[in-house]
Amino acid sequence: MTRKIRTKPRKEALQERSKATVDAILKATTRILVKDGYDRASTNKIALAAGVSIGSLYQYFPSKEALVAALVERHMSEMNAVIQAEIGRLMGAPIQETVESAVRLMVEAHSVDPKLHKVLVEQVPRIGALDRIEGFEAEVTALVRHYLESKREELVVRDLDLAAFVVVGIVEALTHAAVLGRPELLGEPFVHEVTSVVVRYLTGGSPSTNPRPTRGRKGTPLS
Amino acid sequence: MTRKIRTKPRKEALQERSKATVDAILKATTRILVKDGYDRASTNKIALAAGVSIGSLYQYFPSKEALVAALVERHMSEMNAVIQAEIGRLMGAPIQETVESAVRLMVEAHSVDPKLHKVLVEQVPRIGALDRIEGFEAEVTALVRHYLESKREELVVRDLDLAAFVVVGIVEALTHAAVLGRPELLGEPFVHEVTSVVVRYLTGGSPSTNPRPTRGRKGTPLS
DNA sequence: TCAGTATGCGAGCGATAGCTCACAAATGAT
DNA sequence: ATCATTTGTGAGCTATCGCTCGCATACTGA
Repeated sequence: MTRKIRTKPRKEALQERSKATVDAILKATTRILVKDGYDRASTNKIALAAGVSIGSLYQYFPSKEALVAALVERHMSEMNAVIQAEIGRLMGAPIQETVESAVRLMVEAHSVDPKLHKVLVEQVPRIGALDRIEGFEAEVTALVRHYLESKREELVVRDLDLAAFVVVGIVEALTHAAVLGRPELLGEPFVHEVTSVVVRYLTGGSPSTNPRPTRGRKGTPLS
Repeated sequence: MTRKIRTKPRKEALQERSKATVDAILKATTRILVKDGYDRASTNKIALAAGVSIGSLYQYFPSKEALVAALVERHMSEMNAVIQAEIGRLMGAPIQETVESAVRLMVEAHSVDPKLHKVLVEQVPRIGALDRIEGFEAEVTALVRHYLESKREELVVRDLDLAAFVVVGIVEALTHAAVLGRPELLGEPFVHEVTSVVVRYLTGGSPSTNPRPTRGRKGTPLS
């Protein structure tokens, strides 16, 4: 079922029409992956769906793993782009506002292609690309850690490393769970709720944080 | 990669020595699953590792999926046992203490067999057994929802469904991330930190919640 | 002792997976 | 028009998978 792993694509350069081929392959991979999951997504099926031959597929992606890794790469870049576009603006504002914007940003980033995101996270085995994801998380955590440092005096939390871990974990997990499992939960009430969790944790519950009442909803996260 | 799915084991009853066989198979499945992941864990390999023939394996488990499903079932039961054993005692105490105990309980439950837990969560495709997990989460959320209701007057959160979702999500995710990715983080400081997150969120930051200072640690969650 | 049943075995079947390679078509430079 | 290079093709190889089935062996009660 699983083969040897090559490391280099048979052809590196992409010129002219070949870009279209590569794009078709990646699009088809997304479709099949979302529809069938990693296991049942065979390279033959993907090539067929892309309207190219398997030969072509293997000219650009040396293995099934590499193919999926490329998808992961691309998807992470898109999420990253959403975040990097705004991140600079946030740092100056009061904590409450900064956190709120950051949460909103996270929700947006996760909403880029939720279905693909879901398969990628849930089904893709430990291919090398997983390191990419963990590296990304590490970067975000470091960034948060830095921010906390700069606001140290306004915070009641003492261990900033632990706090960064906790904050990133909370936002990631809740966003993730909501986007993937209960998309109807998303929206401003959700953003405010998560914001209030984080702000109260960091500041010990500043009085200005009293949340607007939110409408009734059912709650059941995934994992 | 994937075959038809049968529904009934070829033999139902387990008597005497056959229990040992079943046990060996499940133990081997755990080992191989942890070592190789779901894809590369072939039934032949598992039978070999268990020291039994594939024939025997298929006498007790009608398919690979059923085999893994049985593992999931068993693992969930063990986690459940840990929780059920203590859950009754918690409800009476003040919020702070109840939450703290619950968090500790969650950590313990996740520590039953972390490596197996990791594969099961990360790698096992949507086999029927996944419903089991989601059902479990739903139960827990309902329980929390109920508890929140009973403490309604002491809380500042208004939407209890949303709050239950948030609380369960937070505890699950942080415990999960810590157990799987940064086990060295676990311990009393971690429990206190998570507790304080939850309590401040629910109560708006009661003054008694000021945490003991925790020692320096690095923080980087997984997903 | 010996039939009858529960348990265990493993060669091998059909299916399908990932992937290769010899070749053909398209493209671009001259 | 010619040729070199890039790009595309798909029949088919090998490996391995999940799983079956006819048979051997161990155990049980009479």
